[in-house]
Amino acid sequence: MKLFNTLTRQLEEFEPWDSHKREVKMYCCGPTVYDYAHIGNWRTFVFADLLRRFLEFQGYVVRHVMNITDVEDKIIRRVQETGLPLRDYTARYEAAFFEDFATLRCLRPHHTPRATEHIPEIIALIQRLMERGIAYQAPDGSVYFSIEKYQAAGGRYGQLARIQLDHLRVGERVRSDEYAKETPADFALWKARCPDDGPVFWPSPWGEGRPGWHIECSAMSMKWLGPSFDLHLGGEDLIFPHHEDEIAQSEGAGLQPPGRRFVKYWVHGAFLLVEGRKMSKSLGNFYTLRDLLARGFSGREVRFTLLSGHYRETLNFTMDGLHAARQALTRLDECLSRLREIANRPSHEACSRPVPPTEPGPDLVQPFTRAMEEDLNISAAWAAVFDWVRELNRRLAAGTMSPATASAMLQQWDQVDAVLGVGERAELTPPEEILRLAQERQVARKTQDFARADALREQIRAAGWLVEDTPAGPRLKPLSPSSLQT
RNA sequence: GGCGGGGUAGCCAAGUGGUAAGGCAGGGCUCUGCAAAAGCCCCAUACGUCGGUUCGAUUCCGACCCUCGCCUCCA
Repeated sequence: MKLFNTLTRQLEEFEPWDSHKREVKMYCCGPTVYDYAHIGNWRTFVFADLLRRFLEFQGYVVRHVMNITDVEDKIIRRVQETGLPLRDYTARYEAAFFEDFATLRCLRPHHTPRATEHIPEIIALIQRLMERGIAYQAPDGSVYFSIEKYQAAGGRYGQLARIQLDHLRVGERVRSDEYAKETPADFALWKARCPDDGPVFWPSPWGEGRPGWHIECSAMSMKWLGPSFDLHLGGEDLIFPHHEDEIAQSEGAGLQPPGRRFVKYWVHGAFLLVEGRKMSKSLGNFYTLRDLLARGFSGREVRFTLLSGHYRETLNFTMDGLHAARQALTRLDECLSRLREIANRPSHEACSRPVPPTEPGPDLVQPFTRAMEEDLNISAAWAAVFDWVRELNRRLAAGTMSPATASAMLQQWDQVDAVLGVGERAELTPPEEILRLAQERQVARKTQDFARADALREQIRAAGWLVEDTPAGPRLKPLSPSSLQT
């Protein structure tokens, strides 16, 4: 498959370092657990999930690692405000994160290491950088990464973000501790303990303090995937400085085998807009997943919406889009549901017209795969899905679908849905009472008592079920299917 | 100021040097006693503006306009 590598700014044929083993080592920058994740965060995680699933679909064995940032400025501030112990505070949002993760049908990464549980690895990495002379302890007690020394040692700072240091606009507000750095662009590896940190600190060879932001990802990714791995994912905003600094630290430590970079492919997801504007609390378009669930949308509808555009393009996330997602999924569900009905029926009853049981159905897997191989062209992939649905609907309407074909079609869907992860509506069996009412309604219809039939339909509707009369008899469907599932 | 995305039908969103996927909405029809959150069909002389290259450009080049983002915590 082809992937756009931020490092080379080109579409490249994806091939893992150890291509003969079909093994892919993938790291995705995870959440900072200081609050509920918002829909913009979720776009990145759903994108990472899509890539992982597609790699697995292609036969790779993926080792997926996602860090949990559970120590960081915002968290410390909240800990100070609430008076809760650090772990108690972060545990709550970490749990919420994984709940939401599951609601969006994201496959759980194989490892989800926490920063606070890797302090020894972080210290060891900083120590290594100190030994190599590219980190220094400043008068303020903090340890910084020296970009100058790194470059003198052959490091190429700016290779990912394609920036030149002298072109950086220095922020107007410079915090007091920043004066301690040798060069403004140097970044903290270890932050010396300060009063604002309260109880959040660890001992280290450089005194009490806490890790800098970027170092945890270097330490944890290299611990769980080795010093050189295949894929590193994240939101586009992380390109600079986070990922740039991660490369500097990781390659600065020089643990990679000769000829190997820290990461082979850097892949970044674009931001999203909400209702055409940048998401912000003041505009009232800031949503967490929970906000959307409270509005009656399901996880699969949100997932579908987040997967409605290419990962490198800005996506406009809207309420209209969620409604469109609901309709599109209903269309898909209807088709799959009919296929299942046919597949479970004896062959001689299924077709209103004789049809060879081996009559091949339209192909979904191949056009889907072709689309996804092109840098995850999800829009083209959906087009393949809905072209397939239309063709199946034609055949279903014409009564030329054999049980064998229906089964084969469902198998194709299962393969494709292993990547898309939208599943299908749960087939619920109506309760006895509803079945009885439906039965009564049929009797009323037979006797032309349509007033009674309509009254019964209303009664069924009030109980939460919809009756659809089809040539094959009435079908019962739960009303607002989205509220019955996530 | 530096760097990078975008501007395609009412909305969302693919794509191609030879006259535009898909989804939603809309319209028509079918089925139905009536319905349906059911099915089918239709739905962009044209892809920000102006030039250029070309037999031919939405697709390549240039300029311009608009818009979003990163450069500071950030998915």
